[in-house]
Amino acid sequence: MASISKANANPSRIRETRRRQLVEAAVACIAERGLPGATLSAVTAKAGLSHGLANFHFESKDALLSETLGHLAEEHHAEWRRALDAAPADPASRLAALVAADFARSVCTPERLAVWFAFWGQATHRPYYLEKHRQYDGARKAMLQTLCADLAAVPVQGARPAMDPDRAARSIEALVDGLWLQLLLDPAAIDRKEAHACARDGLAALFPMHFPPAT
Amino acid sequence: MASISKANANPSRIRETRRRQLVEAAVACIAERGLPGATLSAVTAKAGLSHGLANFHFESKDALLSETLGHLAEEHHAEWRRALDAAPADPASRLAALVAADFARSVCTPERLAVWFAFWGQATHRPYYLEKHRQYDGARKAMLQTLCADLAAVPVQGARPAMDPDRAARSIEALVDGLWLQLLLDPAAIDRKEAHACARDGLAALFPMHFPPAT
Amino acid sequence: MASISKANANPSRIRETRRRQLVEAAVACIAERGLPGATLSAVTAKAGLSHGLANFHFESKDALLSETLGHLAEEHHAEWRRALDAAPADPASRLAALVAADFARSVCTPERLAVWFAFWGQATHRPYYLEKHRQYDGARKAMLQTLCADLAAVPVQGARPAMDPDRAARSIEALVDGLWLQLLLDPAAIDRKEAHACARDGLAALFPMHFPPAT
Amino acid sequence: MASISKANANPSRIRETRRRQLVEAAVACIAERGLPGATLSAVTAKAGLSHGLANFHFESKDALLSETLGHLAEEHHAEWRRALDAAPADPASRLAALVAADFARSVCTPERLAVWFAFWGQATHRPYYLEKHRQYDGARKAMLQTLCADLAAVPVQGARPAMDPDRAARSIEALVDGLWLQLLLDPAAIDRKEAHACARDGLAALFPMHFPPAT
DNA sequence: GATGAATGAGCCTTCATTCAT
DNA sequence: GATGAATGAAGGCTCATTCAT
Repeated sequence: MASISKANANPSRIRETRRRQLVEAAVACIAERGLPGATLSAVTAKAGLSHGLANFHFESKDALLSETLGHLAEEHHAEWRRALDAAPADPASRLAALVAADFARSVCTPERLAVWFAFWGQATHRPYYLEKHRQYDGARKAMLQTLCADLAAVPVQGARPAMDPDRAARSIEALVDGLWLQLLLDPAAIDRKEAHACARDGLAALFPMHFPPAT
Repeated sequence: MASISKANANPSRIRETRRRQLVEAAVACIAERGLPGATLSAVTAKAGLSHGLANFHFESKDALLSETLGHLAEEHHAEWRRALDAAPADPASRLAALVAADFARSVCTPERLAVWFAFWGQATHRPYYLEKHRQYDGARKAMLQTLCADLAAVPVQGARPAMDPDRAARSIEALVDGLWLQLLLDPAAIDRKEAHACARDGLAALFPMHFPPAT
Repeated sequence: MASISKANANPSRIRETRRRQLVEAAVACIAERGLPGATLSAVTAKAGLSHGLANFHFESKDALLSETLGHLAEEHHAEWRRALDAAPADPASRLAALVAADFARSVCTPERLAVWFAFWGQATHRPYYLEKHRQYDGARKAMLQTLCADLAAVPVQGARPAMDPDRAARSIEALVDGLWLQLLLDPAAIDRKEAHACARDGLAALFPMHFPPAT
Repeated sequence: MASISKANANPSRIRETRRRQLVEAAVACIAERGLPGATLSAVTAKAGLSHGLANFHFESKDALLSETLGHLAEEHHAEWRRALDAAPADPASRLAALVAADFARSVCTPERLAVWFAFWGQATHRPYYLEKHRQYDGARKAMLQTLCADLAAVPVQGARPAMDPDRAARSIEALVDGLWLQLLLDPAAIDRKEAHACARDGLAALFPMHFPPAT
């Protein structure tokens, strides 16, 4: 096939190219038909490749799915690191940037949401899903905690004592994930912008002295 | 089996008994082995019934799963209605009771959480999951909005304007669902009580004039 | 299918009937197409059953093959026990009967020979083949040793000392197996009768005082 | 790989070198994992060559296996011809040498036994296995018959008439093959030396006047 | 009502073979 | 010559569903 030949341009990269193709096809399939619908046939067909190739480039279906989850996690991770790097140095701005990244156009798509929740719905029964998840999520959670602690450390006159930083971090994460779930289950009722606004309001509620009252 | 014969006492109720048995076995199977692991064989085996019975009492596997989701939703619905009925009449107390119901021992079990997220992970691809979900969730969301509106309507001197009630309702729901996700994915890091405390703190942050500062 | 309904005559025996059918079909397939040709499809087709039934009645293909080998071994075992029971009490007659059983029409068929050697050719790599084989073969070998020892114990004037009984037993077994191999590989050059005669001559050579010179 | 490049020294011989490498790797694979385990990947991997090479140097897998069997047969053939050439001229010595060759260290290894029986177990279904086998075995059988006839022709006073030479030849071959089977299936119970002793005893029993009573 | 045997579609995986580079 | 990516046909197995008893 012509499209395949093109990929051959750099022979030493074929393997990586194919793995990437398959992972992306897997994302599309899971989003479209759910985890059970992401059969090897469906994935390879979507990638425009032959059935047997999946097992040639991946040890097993599980390996493909695991890499798919990893790919998603890595994208997400890169996104919020980038956002953090671009943000002003003050904790409030950084926290806002971190949360904004979760609702960035590149991360918060219906497709990706569907895949995240598909994996989470199975995570309990797939140790390596959990592992992959924790590995990436741990870093983000730690960052969240650091930022919340920084914010809480700033003395603000007349303010009632801020929430425990760890609990605040947890709440922010929960809020974001819960909004993702709403975006997944009822996209007619809420869109990405509204979800982000909601999250920002939540931040403002948690740290009223550091965030201006929302819109 | 003797236990089955006993159920025959009232012939007209056998069907209901069996359906209930199967639904509960389905919950257990999904929690234990995930949605894909909840095969008809696994479910009937767990229910102590014969292989063919599932299709005898349910039109199809999908019908069984749909009823299983309905069963869960109904239990949840009953729980928060009961909590609401038992709560004092003021909006703040009622809101607190509504949230508390989500973390009640009978609702917020590892088993049920696993099942909820298993369904949600598939919801996009199963119209009738979504339907069932919305049907029950809509009522709760409406109640949440009403209570938030009631709270927001109470004029409090010196307070900065409260969040938009609908957005507040949304945030509360998101917070709860997000905490559920954390309970599911990292039960070692957070337990039911801590999750509930988190949710209560969130309420306090959203409506600082109506809820005392948390612990 | 009518042929299947007939088997249903006694419901409680269906499972055994099917297993037997499948095992016998497996024997036929292995004989006809070799161990690799004995696919589940081929076996079930030969048995006139549907593909899925094999896995319903046997845990796995390996379980079916293992039972097939066991079936063969059991038949063989029954044959020589019967022959032994029917033989006169003197060791020579019993030994002759034991050897004759190996060339009995019911045991020494081209089909069965093919299956035996198919299994032996794989035995090294299938621990349970070896186990099954040894389990049954051990009994026969012990009997062979006993009879050889009995014969060697009979003092015969002027005879040169008989071969060590264990070695004699081993030689007899080897002779029989080797003749089986010839029957398998070159049926045009040797038939069952000639093979048996050969074995009898071997016996006579090993124990010249107890067996009359052959034809 | 360097080791491969070296083989390039004489370009015209590369093909032969590769074929030999592959055949020897096939022997090792069959011995180690059985005929079904001797996949082209396994063989090329064991030979340290690239996946595609097998089909490059052999028309098909069957061609490789056929050549593998031929290789084994040729080695065996060479061994007994050599043994015969080195033996004294009298029939008894030559017969003993012929049999000894079957238990020579270079021929009678666990690896080779496994391969022989792997092929024999499949021979019925692979015409060209049988052909290859008969082609080489025929020569040996003829030699065996000649030697037995020579021995039988020697008049020995007082001896009971020797066995029919052809039948004796057949018995010797059967004895050897049967001992090989025992070496294959129960190496713990019998070793090469004991098997050879057994065969020598068998010879002595068949031709008591020409062979001294065994150890 | 209940049982479990039976069916067949479909999934993951393996593998001989082909072929572009 | 050599490489390893690509293909597609099976193979073993699972499972929802049907159905005779």
